[in-house]
Amino acid sequence: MPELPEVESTVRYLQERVVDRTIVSSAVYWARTVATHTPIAFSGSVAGVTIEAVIRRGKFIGLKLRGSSEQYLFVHLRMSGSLDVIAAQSEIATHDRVILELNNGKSIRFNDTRKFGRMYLCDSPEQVVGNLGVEPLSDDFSPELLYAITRGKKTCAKALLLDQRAIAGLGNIYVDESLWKAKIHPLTPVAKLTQSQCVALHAAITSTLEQAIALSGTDFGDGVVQDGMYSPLVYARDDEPCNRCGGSIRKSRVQQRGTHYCPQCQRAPRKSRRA
DNA sequence: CAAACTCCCTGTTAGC
DNA sequence: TGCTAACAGGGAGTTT
Repeated sequence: MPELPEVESTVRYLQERVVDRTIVSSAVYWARTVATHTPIAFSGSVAGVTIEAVIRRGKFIGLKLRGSSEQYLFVHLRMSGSLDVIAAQSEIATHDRVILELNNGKSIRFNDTRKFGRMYLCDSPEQVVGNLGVEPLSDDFSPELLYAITRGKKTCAKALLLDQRAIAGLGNIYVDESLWKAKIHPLTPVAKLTQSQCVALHAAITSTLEQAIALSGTDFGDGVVQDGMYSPLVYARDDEPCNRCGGSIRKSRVQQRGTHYCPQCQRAPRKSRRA
C-alpha cells in the first residue's frame, strides 16, 4: 500500500531513469486506468513527448511532459500500483495496465493488481492536485499550521489525517503510526487537540515519514518489499504488546478503516463511542 | 458545506 | 481439503 514514503521512493527511482527520455509509444491494457482519456486518445497524446521532470505531490507522481505543449502525466498508485523501468522487449506481466515505451530501449511499466491505480493526463497540475493540502515534509507544515487546521473541524484525529485536503500524503498506515507516536487516540475530536498535542503530532508525522523514506518504504509482508523496510509499531499488530507500555494493541474501525492503537498509551476521549 | 456512505477491484484469509 | 464469503483500502462520486 504505497503512501508518501513509497511514492517518494518511486519518484527518486524514476528521476534517475526517465528524465530527458521521450515516449515513443504506449499501450493501455486496462482502459479505466487512464482516467482522463480513452486508450486511443491517450496513446496519441503521449507519443513523442519528452519527460522533463518527475515530481511528487502528496501520493501523486507527476511526469512533466514537453511536446507540442506542456502537459503533466500524474500517476496515483492507490492500493497495489507500481512503476518500474525495464527493457522494452520484456514480456508483459500479468497485471501490467499501461506500458510507456521510451527512446532508449526501456519502458515504464505500470503494474496494478487491483486496478485502483489511475493515470491523469492534463494541461496543468491544478486539475489533478489542486485540492491537496500541505506537504507534510515541507517547511510550510508546522505545529502552528497543524493546530490551525484542527480548529473549527468536527472530525476526529484519524479522519483529519486521512483527509488529503488537509495534509497530503498520509495513508492508513502512517496515520496509525503517527497517532501512536503522539499518544493521541484516533477518535479524539480534532477541535479538542491542544497546542502541545499538535506539537507532538507534528513531530510524530514528520519523523515517521522521514524514517520510512530513509528505509525506502514499508514491508507489509506482501512480497512487494523495496530496498529496506519500515516496521510498523502498531499497524497490523493487533493483540501484540505495545512497544512503549506493553499494553495490548487493539484493532477497531474508524472511517471504515482498520485502525490500530494502544488503549493504554492513547487514551480515549471522554465521550467516545465504541473504539 | 462538511461529513458519511458507496463503489471500484482482486488476492488473501477466515470459516464452514 | 476445498469451497465460498468476508476482508483489505484511496479516493471519486453520491447522499445526508
